[in-house]
Amino acid sequence: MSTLAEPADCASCVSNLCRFAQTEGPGRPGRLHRLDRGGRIGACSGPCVRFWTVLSGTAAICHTLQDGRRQIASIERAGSTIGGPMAQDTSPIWLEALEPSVVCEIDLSSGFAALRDDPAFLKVMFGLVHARLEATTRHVTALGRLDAAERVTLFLAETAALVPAGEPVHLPLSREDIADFLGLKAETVSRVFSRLKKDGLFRFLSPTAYEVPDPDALAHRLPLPLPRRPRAPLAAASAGDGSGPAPWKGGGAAPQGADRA
Amino acid sequence: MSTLAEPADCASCVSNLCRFAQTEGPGRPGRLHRLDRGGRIGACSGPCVRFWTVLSGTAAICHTLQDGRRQIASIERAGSTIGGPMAQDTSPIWLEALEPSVVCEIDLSSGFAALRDDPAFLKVMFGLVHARLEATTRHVTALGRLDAAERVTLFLAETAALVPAGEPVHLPLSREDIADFLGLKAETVSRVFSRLKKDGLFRFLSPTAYEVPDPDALAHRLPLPLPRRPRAPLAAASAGDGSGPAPWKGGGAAPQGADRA
DNA sequence: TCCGGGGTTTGATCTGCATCAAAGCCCGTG
DNA sequence: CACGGGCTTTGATGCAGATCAAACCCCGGA
Repeated sequence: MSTLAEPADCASCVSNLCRFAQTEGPGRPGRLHRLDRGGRIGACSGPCVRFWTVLSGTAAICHTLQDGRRQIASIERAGSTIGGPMAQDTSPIWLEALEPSVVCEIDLSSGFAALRDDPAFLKVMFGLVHARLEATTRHVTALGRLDAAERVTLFLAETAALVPAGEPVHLPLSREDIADFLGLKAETVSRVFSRLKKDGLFRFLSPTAYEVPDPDALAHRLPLPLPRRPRAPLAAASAGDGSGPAPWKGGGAAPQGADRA
Repeated sequence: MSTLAEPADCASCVSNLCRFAQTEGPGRPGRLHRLDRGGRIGACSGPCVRFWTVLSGTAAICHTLQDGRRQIASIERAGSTIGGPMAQDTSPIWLEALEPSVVCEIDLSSGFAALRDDPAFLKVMFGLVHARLEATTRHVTALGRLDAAERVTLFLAETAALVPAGEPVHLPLSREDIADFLGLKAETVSRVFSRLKKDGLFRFLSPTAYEVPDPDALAHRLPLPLPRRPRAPLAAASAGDGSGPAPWKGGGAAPQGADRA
């Protein structure tokens, strides 16, 4: 377990999952990947029984076409766990580091049969996949119906919502990464940035950091309401043993809704 | 249970889920909604513990912005079950019938505490949400990186893949519905249809039915590989009690991958 | 049979974003 | 300090798809 406890505040995120992985243990369940920018973890072949947690840095779930067009399906920041689309080898999907990152891979492919029927584990997995589905569904709407300025504004607003209000926001993505996430081109992203800067919605401290001078004005411009708490720490993943309101959002794994009445 | 067994070949799809809903029963767990075209089932308020199964017809998970722009996140055909994005009241999401449809709503909000820890039930739910996530992720790539012709071609090919090869394909969506799904406008969809017809990729029997003269030529044009079996019947949802390969794709609920390997 | 309305097709035009291209900026290296 | 490469910004131009508009088709009703 000591190999997992690297960045202190992330350790708890994984530890809940690792506890399941350790109920019986031939070897250590977690394996660390240290990735430079652009480093990848591919999908596994065959029936895949793994998941990954981003311990530090920022990664993206990427998808490419034969001709090289790239689409980023989602952006994974420290603390987020992936056990979804990559769990198949049928499509050209991988996890790619957008800045130097550490990813913990947990392999359950052998010797963990007990997990298959562990309700607490299943609840955690359900919660993770469900949260990802909600985010991806929002993203579909953004890509299908918002213009470039709206997409970029929403992206910057959502990113800013991850840090305490007023604090400068670190943007670890290149313009091209942002473009690939938003279904645009890097030049367009840059142009929209300039426009938004001129409008005073964002103040750029550098190409990779900005502030939101007036959060209310920003919220007023958004075509879509911001989700409550886009990425709550899945802290008490196994603590709540059955007192949560929603049956299949088991004990605290429900990634949102905790702070709505 | 008799109220659920409406279209024969769909009954088995629901029945697996209904079995869980019936482990203890104050009232009947399933309630039928008969929807005309355009009819809606809204998201529920408060912590929502329901899911819906499309028994017949075609429905869509819809999302709108204040100004009326509509985006269809996914298209739900007979046999498909939704327990995901609508399970929150925070966003303007609803299920809308695209043609006259019957939807079975299963409410677990009270008296079904046992399900919360039922591994078989959790596995089914995980499988459903996971399958939806994979489809939605594919859709993100389509919306972000494919042009109009590619999106329409992919859509028609995926729809055709749902019926036996060679059979005429019924298209229960209006041009506008298709456009709202693909992030386009109805006129553009119509234009692309005309082009594809001229190219001989599809033969239109009517505005709502077509054939694929040469499936190989079609597959050759697709920018994205078709998923294996986009919508396998989740038949033996609880039969396989622990022999499946993947722990969290419990007994047969894994909606794809069964026919690989 | 005529009429009316919703969906579809097609045409003409406009525009937002991609594309191509050239500077500018930043930062690490010799 | 000069150099070089990658990223970013900005400009000029082109095109795919939106928009506006008209005609058409299919059906049901009077």
